[in-house]
Amino acid sequence: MLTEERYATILRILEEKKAVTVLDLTQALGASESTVRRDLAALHKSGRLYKVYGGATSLDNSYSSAEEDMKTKNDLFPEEKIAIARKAAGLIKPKDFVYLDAGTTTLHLIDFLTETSAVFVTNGMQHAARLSAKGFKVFIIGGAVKAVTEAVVGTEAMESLKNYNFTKGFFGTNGISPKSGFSTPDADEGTIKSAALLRCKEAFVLADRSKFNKISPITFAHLSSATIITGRLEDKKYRDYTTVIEGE
Amino acid sequence: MLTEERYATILRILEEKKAVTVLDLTQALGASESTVRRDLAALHKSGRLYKVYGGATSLDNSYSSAEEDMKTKNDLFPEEKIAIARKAAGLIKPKDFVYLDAGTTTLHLIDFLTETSAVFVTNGMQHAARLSAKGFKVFIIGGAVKAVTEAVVGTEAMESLKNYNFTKGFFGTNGISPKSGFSTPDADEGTIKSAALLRCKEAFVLADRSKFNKISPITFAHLSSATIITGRLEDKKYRDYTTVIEGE
DNA sequence: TAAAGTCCGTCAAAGTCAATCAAAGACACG
DNA sequence: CGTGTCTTTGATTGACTTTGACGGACTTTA
Repeated sequence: MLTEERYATILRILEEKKAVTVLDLTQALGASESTVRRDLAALHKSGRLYKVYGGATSLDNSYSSAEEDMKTKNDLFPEEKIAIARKAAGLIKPKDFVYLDAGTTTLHLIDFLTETSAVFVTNGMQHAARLSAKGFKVFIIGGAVKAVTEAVVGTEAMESLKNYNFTKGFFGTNGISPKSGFSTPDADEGTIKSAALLRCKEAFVLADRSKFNKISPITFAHLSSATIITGRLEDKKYRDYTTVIEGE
Repeated sequence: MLTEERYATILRILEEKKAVTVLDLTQALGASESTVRRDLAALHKSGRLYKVYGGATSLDNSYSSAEEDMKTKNDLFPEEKIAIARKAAGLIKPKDFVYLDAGTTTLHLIDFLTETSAVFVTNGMQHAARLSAKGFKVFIIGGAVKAVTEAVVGTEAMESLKNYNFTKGFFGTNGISPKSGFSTPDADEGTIKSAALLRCKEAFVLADRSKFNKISPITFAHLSSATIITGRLEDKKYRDYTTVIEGE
């Protein structure tokens, strides 16, 4: 089999399956492991696939590595997060102009969107990419990109926000407490959350049970300034401070 | 068997199978290895097939069926694009403040970056994600996200640009011609390119051979306003209009 | 942390290449 | 018909490229 034929076969398989192991390829090509590795190295070098540990992936999952990073975070209460995201997605109506905060819970929200006439603004790069892929009109906030979360923060981001007046905003949080309100560990992200929240007619904070009665270093809003969406509210006292929507 | 008959047979087989080995052809033609090699060399020289190690492949590399814009573009001159990207990456020095235009060639550039003290600004979401993953300090331009290319465009993007003064800028292009300069098919992207280029102390346009003597609808810069980085310059006249850097 | 799996460099063997050369055929000319 | 010239062909050669195996280093997983 010619080298070019092997290349073509590898790319064809990748196009179909998006990812493939070296072992699979040795069998599909009838070539040795060495040869497959060399092929992958060549195709990687010429930019036609991504080489990853154990095999290769197609080019179009350019966010895959970052998503993996975030998925680890996802493990905490996945079912609850999903339920919350679904509930929140249901709140979005036609013609809404929606701010979507970076974070895993709000990322899930996108999967449940059906309303296509809404317009989105976000500071999450993955959020923007996914919304765009789903056909929504989406704007991204400009500014510095934070490495781990791929959220946009900083003074430029603050400037960008000034131009918008949102009908609804959806936010993640790390801590909720009566005294400290909604809080987050990162000062930059906190500043953005705070500024964005002020520009929303209605603001919603998405939080699973693990977030209640926790305090993170930076408070970005008082409890009264946003409606909480959660799975099942264990500590009823929060109803005294703000509206709470419970998922199924 | 006549020479022309052999040529015809080889081309017919190739059309059908897309790739063939020398050995196969010696049997199909009843000719010696030497003759087959000579035939392939002649057909290669006259541009009717590609000679590869071990045999030959047909010209229409329709191995990969019709794909998205980005991917088909990628296939055109992958090796040259890589060489150009490597060359361009080498130009980035410590402390540079770099604008990186959205597009496939500039995306490849990221793979060759070694200088970690440089700071980047980009309007490509994939670019931002990848730069961030590699540990660079990166800012993304705010604005509307274009679905297909995942580039950020629009008036907000223009506003964002006003704050920056770049030491170097790297741009893609769709057409290069003496009269129409650098041109692109999309008006929004053209506007951004144009605005970003004006804010660069040094501007570089990355272009493979297929871009020369082509004109796209929207001109975003004159030839004199940027240095061209290409693989091998076929049309020497461009040296009269601006600086040209050739890759290996 | 140990075991399994994966990666990459090195090496020898197999395969492939281009150059060279002599033989065979084509063809014109005397 | 024989001769010389030119072209095409197939064999041979040494140089080069690709391949698969192996071992040590590294990474992932349990």
